[in-house]
Parts: sequence; structure tokens; C-alpha cells
Amino acid sequence: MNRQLSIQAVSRLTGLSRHTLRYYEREGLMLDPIVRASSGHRRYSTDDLGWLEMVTCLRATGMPIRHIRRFAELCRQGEDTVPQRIELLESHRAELLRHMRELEGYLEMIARKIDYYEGEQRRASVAAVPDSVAV
Amino acid sequence: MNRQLSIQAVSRLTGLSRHTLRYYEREGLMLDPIVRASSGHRRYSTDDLGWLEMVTCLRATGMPIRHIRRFAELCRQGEDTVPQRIELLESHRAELLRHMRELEGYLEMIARKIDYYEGEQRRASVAAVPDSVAV
DNA sequence: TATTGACCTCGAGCGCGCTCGAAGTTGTAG
DNA sequence: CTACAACTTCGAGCGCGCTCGAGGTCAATA
Repeated sequence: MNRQLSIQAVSRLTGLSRHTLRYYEREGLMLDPIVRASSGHRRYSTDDLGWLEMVTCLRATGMPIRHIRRFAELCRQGEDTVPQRIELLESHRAELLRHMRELEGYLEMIARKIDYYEGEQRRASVAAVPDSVAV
Repeated sequence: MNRQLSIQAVSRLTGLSRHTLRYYEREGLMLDPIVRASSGHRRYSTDDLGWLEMVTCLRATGMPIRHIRRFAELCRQGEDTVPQRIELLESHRAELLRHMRELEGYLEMIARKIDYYEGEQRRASVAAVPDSVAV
């Protein structure tokens, strides 16, 4: 079967800590509670892994935990919620685009500051050279 | 003179709350402690305003408070620290670029998910139409 | 049988960046 | 003289997203 990954394996594969994986499950971010071995140990499926990739994507783009929980709930509720899921993702995408454009502006500002400092540095080193050496 | 802006005015101009402006000063993010009126009230100069723009830029691009403090300290220490300031900004820029590229990847992932859902939606609506109506 | 190590749950703790509000001062308008 | 608004300092509190560790279970190995 497919349900074979230990929490440690998933941690290695996703880069999320074991603590974080348990935390995400507790917070209802997983599609369903993770299946357990008879020992009680979590056994992740490759589907779980795929879903975690989506969760990681949403987190890394700044979506708060509670929105991801909402998204997971919609997914659990079945096909009828597809329009709401689209809406949720569309609005997140819009926000992300806004953020990315903002970052581009700030990136330019930082570049200009660096350029300015580099000018300063050149001027300083020129000033430091005595005429007798410079000529 | 130039030192004329109340904290309220600066709050309006920067979008930072009055609480945050005091917090930034306490945390040593300002180039120098803000000049006070005889009443003890803060009077910001246009230079302060310009510096706050830089601080906002660094914050918005994810630089932690302690690094901005470090940057402010370097600026206070005079021209000798220009190389270190360049280094600090360069490394921040590199990190920011990395982050922006990451976001682009995630943006695509979100777009693909939306496309997928839109496909689902179309399929569902087709299936819901009885043949007698559809033809 | 004893040890080891990976896992479990649960509740508490932490670092960050604000955010708030109590209590007091100052300056102006009525 | 009073009332009010805008400020001051100071220390506490909050929301978020983890992060940690104590105490216990389970299965395989020496």
C-alpha cells in the first residue's frame, strides 16, 4: 500500500520539523487525521505528502494558519465547495501579487542605497590618496 | 527650521502607528533620539522621515528589528563603516532576491491549482445538465 | 529480560513585532 | 480656572507560529 512514511521520513522530505508536522495536524490543516500504525505512530501517505506541499506553499506565501484550516475544511466538504476554494485561492493570489510588486519597489530602493554607498566609498578612497601618489 | 512634525503627523505620513514610532525609537532604530519640544513632545525632522522610509523598506522586506538596529549603529559611527553598510545591504538584497524567486515558484503553483479547480467546475456543470437540455 | 530508539500526547514556553492602557504633563481655548 | 486634546513614560499583554520537553508506549535487538 501507500501509507508507509514515518513522521521522520516526512520531516526529511518536506523540511518541516516533526514538531511542526504534529502541530499542523492538531490545528486541522491536514485533509484528514493522519492514519496510525497499530503502535499509534503516524503513517503518512503520498497524498498526505502532496497536501503538505500545498500547505507549505500557502504558508510560505504568507497565508495564516486559520485560512489554511478553512481551505482544508472546504476540501473535506466535497465538490460543492469548489467555487469557494477558487475564491479563496484567487484572493490569496491577488494579495500575493500585490506583495510581490511591493517587494520589487523596495528592492529598487535598496539597490539605489547600495549604489549611493558605493559612490561614497569611491569618493572617500580618491580623497585619501595624496596628490604626489595620485599623479 | 526643519524640526516640526508631531508624532501624529509622522504617523499619518508613514502609515506607522504612534505606538510603533515610539517603539522604533526605544529599540534604537532611529539614527538619533528624536528631538523634543520644550513640552517633551517629539519633533520629527524631514531627515527622520526619510530614515523612517528606509526602516519601513527594510522591515517590509523582512529584515528583523535587530539588523536594522545594527544598520543604524553603523550609520551613526560615521563614514568608516560604509563598507560594512554595503555588506549588510548586499546580503539583505541577496536574501530578498532568493525570497522573490521562491514566491514566483509558489505563485505558479497556486495558479495551477486554480486552473485545476476551474476545470473541475466546468466538468461538474456539464455533468449536471441533463442530455435533453444540453442537446 | 533489558536496553534502545523512535514515536506518542499534552501543556507550557518562546521570540518576534508590535499594541495597549494607566497615570501624569503640557498647552490652548472657552 | 477649567476642560480638553495631544502628548509623555513605563511596563504589561497579545497574536502568531512554532518549539520544547516530560513522561509514557511500543517493537526490535543484544
